[in-house]
Amino acid sequence: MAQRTRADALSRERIVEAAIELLDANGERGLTFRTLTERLATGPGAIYWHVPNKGELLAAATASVIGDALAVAVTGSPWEEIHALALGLFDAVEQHPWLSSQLAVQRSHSPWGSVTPRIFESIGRRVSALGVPEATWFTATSALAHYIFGAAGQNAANAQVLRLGGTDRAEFISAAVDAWEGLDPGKFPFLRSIADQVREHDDREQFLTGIDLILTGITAQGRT
Amino acid sequence: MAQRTRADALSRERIVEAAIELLDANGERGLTFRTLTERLATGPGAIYWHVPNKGELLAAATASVIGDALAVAVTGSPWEEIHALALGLFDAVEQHPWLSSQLAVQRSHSPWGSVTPRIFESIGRRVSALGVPEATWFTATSALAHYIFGAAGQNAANAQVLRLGGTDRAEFISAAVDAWEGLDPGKFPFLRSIADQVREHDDREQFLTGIDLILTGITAQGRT
DNA sequence: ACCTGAACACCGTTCAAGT
DNA sequence: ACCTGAACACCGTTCAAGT
Repeated sequence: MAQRTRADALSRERIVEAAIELLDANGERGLTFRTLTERLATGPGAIYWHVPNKGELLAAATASVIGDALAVAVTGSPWEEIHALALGLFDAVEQHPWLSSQLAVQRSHSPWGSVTPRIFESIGRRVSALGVPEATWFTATSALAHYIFGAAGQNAANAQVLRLGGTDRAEFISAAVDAWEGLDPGKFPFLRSIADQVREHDDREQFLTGIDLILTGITAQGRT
Repeated sequence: MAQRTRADALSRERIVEAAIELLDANGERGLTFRTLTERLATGPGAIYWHVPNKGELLAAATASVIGDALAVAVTGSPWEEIHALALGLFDAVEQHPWLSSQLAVQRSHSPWGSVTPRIFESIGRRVSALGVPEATWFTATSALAHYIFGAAGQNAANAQVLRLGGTDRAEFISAAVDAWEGLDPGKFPFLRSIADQVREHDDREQFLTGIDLILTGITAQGRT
């Protein structure tokens, strides 16, 4: 076949874009070099000319989505801006559930690669604006970042199962809680005691309450 | 070859144990059915008779290691017990860095599978003993659990790179911080401002300070 | 410089056959 | 019931060849 014309020429960006679409549509397993070459109407060699390997492709997809989430303009008090940034990340991971495991994998290959520093920078700037002592900035920002990663990961996990499983949220939570209640009551008394709270909670609201818990701790500790 | 004698008979436990050893020694990529059959001196069919597939094997390995970490006896005030449990999980993930991505993957397949409930139960019991209103238990426990997952994941990522890369911690951190300082100073002012704190921090101590931040928030909020 | 597509090595999984 | 080992489908990656 002849070479591509300018209009449909391959580029790193077009490849990353197609990869994100495949990941969104079918999860992690949806992205293979077969599905990717099919969608881009090309061969594996063409992709390898633009991207060194699959790991880098996944890293680029992750960086792209996280970058977009952090790029939204936020204005308000530092506390409000932290809310907005955290919620942006939370929503991004919910819309792209493959981020859940991908963030872990990316970090395990290069922990201080591109994603972690960008999140630290965005959150940390607002932490420093809270008026707490400079000596606490790093630890405070770490705590927020870790919480955001952890909570977003759990939420993405839920979203992934809901998306691929076809059940709705209420059903899904009911089934999980019912499963606990079937567990040995002697072994899981706490889970049973919070069953009603789990049934009634709102994920985003709870996520923000967690942020507030940490911010309260940060500002309280800063005043000691 | 004849069937195995009783002494070296295969079992789900022996297979899981071997899998953990391979994962510890060579990371996620170190566990394949080839390496596993070789180590157990058997064929793939034998393993499939005891374990339904690789995903279940990884889930069992994860549950085993997390279960051990939560099984240690802890005594003290609720606050101290939360410290001990959190640190136990933190150390387990550091010793088995493959847990970092595995926890994310496991959760994304069945979010309320076996790991999350067990952690919730262990942490939650101590939260309920803190004397805060019952209505806050679920959110408080969630916040702690998410933070622990996130922080342990980051630490495992660091450990993985250190283990496979052969560099030592000081070198590794120096390189990361130097990389930031090479970044556009206009874009990463916060990272530059905390560079010294990063160089001097202790991972475990910082982790516990983060726990304290959240516990402070929990108890402060409980009193409102 | 950019792309094609056959080929390779490797992986998870299956299954007919053995004891 | 428990295990063997060849075979299969699939995947990431390479590379000689084309334009």
